[in-house]
Amino acid sequence: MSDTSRKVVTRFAPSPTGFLHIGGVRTALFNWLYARHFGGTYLLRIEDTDRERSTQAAIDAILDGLAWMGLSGDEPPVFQFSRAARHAAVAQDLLARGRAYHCYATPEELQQMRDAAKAAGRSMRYDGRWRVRDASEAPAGVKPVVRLKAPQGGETVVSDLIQGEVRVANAELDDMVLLRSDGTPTYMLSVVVDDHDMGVTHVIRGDDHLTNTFRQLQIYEAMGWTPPDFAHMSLIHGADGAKLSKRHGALGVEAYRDMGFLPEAMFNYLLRLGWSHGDDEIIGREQAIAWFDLDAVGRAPARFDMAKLASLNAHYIKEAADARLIELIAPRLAAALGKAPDAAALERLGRGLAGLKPRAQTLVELADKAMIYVAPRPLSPDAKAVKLLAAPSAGTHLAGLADVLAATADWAEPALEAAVKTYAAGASVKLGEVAQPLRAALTGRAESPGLFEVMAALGREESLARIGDALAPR
RNA sequence: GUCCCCUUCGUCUAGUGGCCUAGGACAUCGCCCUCUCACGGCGAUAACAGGGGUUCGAAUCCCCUAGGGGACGCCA
Repeated sequence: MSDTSRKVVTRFAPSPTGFLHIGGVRTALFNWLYARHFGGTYLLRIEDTDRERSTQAAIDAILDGLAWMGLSGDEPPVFQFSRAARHAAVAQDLLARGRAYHCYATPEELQQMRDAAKAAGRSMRYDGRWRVRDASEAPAGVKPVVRLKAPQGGETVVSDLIQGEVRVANAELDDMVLLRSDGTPTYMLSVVVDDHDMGVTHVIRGDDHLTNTFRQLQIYEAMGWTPPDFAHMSLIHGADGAKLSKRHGALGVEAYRDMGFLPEAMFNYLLRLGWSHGDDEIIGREQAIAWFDLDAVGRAPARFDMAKLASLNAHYIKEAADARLIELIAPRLAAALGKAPDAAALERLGRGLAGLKPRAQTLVELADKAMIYVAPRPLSPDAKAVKLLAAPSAGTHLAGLADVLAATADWAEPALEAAVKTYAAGASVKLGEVAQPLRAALTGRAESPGLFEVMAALGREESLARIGDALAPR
């Protein structure tokens, strides 16, 4: 389907009018993947021609977000606004060759056409009243726009790599504005000129651009340029099926990073949204590059599902290297402690991290659970732990365990387990009855990784001290 | 309203005429494991939007209806 004889060049072209949301990241991802799969180039273009709404903050957020996802462009980004002169020159060329014309219609006239179209049950179309009129008839004081002289009969066809062949009668399309009355180029013109000049071979973008494609094709035709292949991917919807809005997903990528998601989880999740490779679910970067192609991209819009993202994140947390995770949660730990954790605390965490990983779906949860290893003594038990420690037999058992454990020479899981179990048997109680108060004393919580694992990670001194703390009258 | 697109379990999807009494994953529920909470293992509930065709045979092809989405700017 795709013409792989030419080198593939894709691009991601966000407009910097807000944060980089999830749909944008997915578009970038598919462009990146397509280029990587075919050994091509993936470019970035910042569409900052709307001077009113474009901001540097948005540009930074987009670039940072892409970098976090590992989707930075292969070359420095092209800033569309800087190419305005070139865009205008193309419009002048079209004008000179009679493929475009000046239009002096006023906003009022346009509004009338809009109203008339609505009343007639049609979509708004400029009626082409200046297609043939001479500039000498122009009303005084009206600055003209430049419109493309679009074909009025026949139809325009897009052979979309995802949507298939989509056609529309040219009668449905009107003569689009190329240059505004102030001489600046419109989006429609800029995109075509930039994609052509940048050598883009595959335009992979959101579904919302599908109808723009017909008009853009007309510009390619008028310029005698070979259009790129197009692939329009369906948009992501919210959990309620409606357009993605804040509440369910339309957040900046940085918001997901702050919620404790790993970029590889995001990558895997977004990849599987609207694309599949049989029953495969866990797909890493290299595998994705090898497998990705547009023919497996679905046409139906997909809903954003935070729960699935979270489960993927849990998987990648389990797979992540300990050192990396500790580095990632370090800022959160410092915030919770009021200072960076000390060396001894980090050593305890290092020993206990393996037991924490399968218990966290996000880095936020991981950091919270890590507190059992880095929090300073005496611990501040949570409500459930307080209750366990207040149980009638808790003090007795803790005192007994303190003696038994202090006498345990080999501070390792098997020996600790044997010691505690022997104590429980001696006291004729179930293990759980002594384990829960012990857990509360050791971690300040009612839930934690396995007790003996925790004691081993904590170390003899810290463990006995924490039990002592719990025994001491407060 | 006009034009375009879409429609398999709650969600993401497999499926391209017979392999489908429709598979996987997430979520949900149950059981097992067990010192708690997780992880893990096993199992369960759960879908071809509806109606017509075509065909020996349809989730797969055609038509209609319904529902959903997108586009209709001198925004991008």
